[in-house]
Amino acid sequence: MIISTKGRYGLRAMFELAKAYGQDPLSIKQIAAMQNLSEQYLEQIFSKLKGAGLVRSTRGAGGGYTLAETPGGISVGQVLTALEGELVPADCVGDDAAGCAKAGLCTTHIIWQRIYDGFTGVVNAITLQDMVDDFHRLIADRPQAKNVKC
Amino acid sequence: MIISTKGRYGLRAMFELAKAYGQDPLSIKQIAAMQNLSEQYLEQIFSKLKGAGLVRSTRGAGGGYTLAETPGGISVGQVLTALEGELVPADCVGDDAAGCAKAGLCTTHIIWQRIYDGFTGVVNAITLQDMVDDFHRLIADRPQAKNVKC
DNA sequence: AATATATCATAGTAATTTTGTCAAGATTAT
DNA sequence: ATAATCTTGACAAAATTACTATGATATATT
Ligand code: FES
Ligand code: FES
Repeated sequence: MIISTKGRYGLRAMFELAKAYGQDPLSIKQIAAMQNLSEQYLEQIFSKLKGAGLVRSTRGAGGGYTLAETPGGISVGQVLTALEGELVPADCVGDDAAGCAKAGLCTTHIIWQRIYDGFTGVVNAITLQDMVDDFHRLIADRPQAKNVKC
Repeated sequence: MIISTKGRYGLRAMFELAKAYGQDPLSIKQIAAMQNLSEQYLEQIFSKLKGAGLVRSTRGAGGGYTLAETPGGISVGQVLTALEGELVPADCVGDDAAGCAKAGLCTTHIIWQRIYDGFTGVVNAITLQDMVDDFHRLIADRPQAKNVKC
């Protein structure tokens, strides 16, 4: 599996925040209950999301987390990268590609580059707003699954 | 890193086989020397490649491995899938997606599906022949790197 | 001031996966 | 025969994953 639980759970959590955008903050306890996740594991996830500047936190009673930008301003790629690190097929592509022999010397470089470009192209093109729109268009009238596997 | 050493080393090994297509088989010892890899680890890799039907083996002295098809008939995706398993972002897409709540019930399903489609679209479109062509076009005149990091 | 509600920070840990190594056997060309 | 080569299975160190646990700090409410 390419995306670990951190990325998958984190994306589900960010989806809840996107649905609640403009309203009061959501606490970890609320999100954990909504998405059936461990509270303490979610804390670790939100620590990374906050470090990446994707969420804002409010401490104390009635506090919680809100999106740092509009749902349309946050891409799935930003969320996954914050939680998984750079989504590279090999260390030879991406921002910190040190010591790579590069294209012209290493024949597989062009492969990793194309995979990376395709991947980032997809995940950067989808925003949290797109997820919310899909939700309203397709799902609102049906019962939602409680115990999802993703 | 999305692709582990098995997939990365295996692709480099298959690239050597593609360059030698139509000639005598290449032994593991030769491939290991050419790509600077461990012979015993390569044996495991070729065991999987053979199980997937991508290479043919010849035992005994002078034996080794050859591609089971033309370089143009084997895609990078086939090689990586044979070595890494299905390249799925989450268990909810791909051939053995059991117990998934599916789109319409789980909002993130469409995300995993799009990532999967994008990924497979890229890796299935590139064949070993493309790699060989790139090699001849771009690299043949330059010195090749000995110790690559991919 | 006291209390309940939250985030924040760090440490520990069991299970799994990765990344190999090692050794013994089977097959075939010469 | 013999050397070369694939084949198979066991083993293991290291890294990663997927959590759990604990305590500290900040804030709203009473
Ligand atoms: S060394 Fe960077 S792609 Fe091979
Ligand atoms: S349960 Fe399959 S995508 Fe969520």
